[in-house]
Amino acid sequence: MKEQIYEIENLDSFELKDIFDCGQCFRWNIEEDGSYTGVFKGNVLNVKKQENKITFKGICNGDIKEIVEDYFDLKRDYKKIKETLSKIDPFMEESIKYGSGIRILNQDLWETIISFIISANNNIPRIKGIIERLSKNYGKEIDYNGKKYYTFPTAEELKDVSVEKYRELGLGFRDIRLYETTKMILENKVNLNDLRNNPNTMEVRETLLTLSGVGPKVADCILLFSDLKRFEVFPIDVWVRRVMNDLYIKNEDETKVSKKQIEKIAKEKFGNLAGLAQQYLFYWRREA
DNA sequence: GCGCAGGGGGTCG
DNA sequence: CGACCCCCTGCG
Repeated sequence: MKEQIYEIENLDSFELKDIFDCGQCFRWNIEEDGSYTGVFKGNVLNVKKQENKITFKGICNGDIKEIVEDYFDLKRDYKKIKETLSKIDPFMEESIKYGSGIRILNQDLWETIISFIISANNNIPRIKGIIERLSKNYGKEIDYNGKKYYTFPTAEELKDVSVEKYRELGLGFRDIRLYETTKMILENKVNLNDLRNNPNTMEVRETLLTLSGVGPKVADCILLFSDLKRFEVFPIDVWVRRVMNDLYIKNEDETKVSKKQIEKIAKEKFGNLAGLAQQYLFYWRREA
């Protein structure tokens, strides 16, 4: 396949570091020139930002402009969303200032499910390593600029992979979860397109929870970070618990703060933009 | 430098 | 509510 290039100038709310380091994705890596290269939905893409110009180039299985607009959520008005959230309180305003270039990617649902199952009780360098090995072993190879890249394996491509093999790749105790979830999806016990077409987020969440290795936190991450794009969910991990307690709850022992309590505040304050608010707060608290 | 604890984007039983 | 695999990090 041939390389395609697409350029955009003066795009609001788009900073590479914010997008790729805010914790939503695992397959983007920084290059020496400050650009990032990643593999998604069968594409290999490099993104570079200089001044007010963003350059996308790579090997795409379609029109690069359409692929980029979809994946990077370019048709959503983040400026307006940020204005709305900033008015809620000074904390939100500050966190948004910090992560003002965040965009929530439209990641492939299947890949997001598997990636966040792997993320459980794990750290980011190791998660990335596992996903790379998984892709290298079972994905399709794509050559680009003299380097080899590997697509994230489809459920079909993982069909005959054994639990032992997953263990060899370093999955640890998540081996069986990956095996079982892949099986459930292949057997259509959970139909991914049905999830996409179901507007009832709580129903979709319930279905996701039936998958092995998917609990409340992972389910919410899938809802928010995949192409399901449900912005009303509020994934709660240690960092979010920390920042919510610091700002709004002020319990002496943050581990004693209940999820229910956090969810209630999130819903009251942020409503159907809770997921976005979570990202700004999470990124701000973890990095700043 | 190297060896060794500590702990990590939770989930499951 | 404790165990869970691996490995990454930090400290001695």
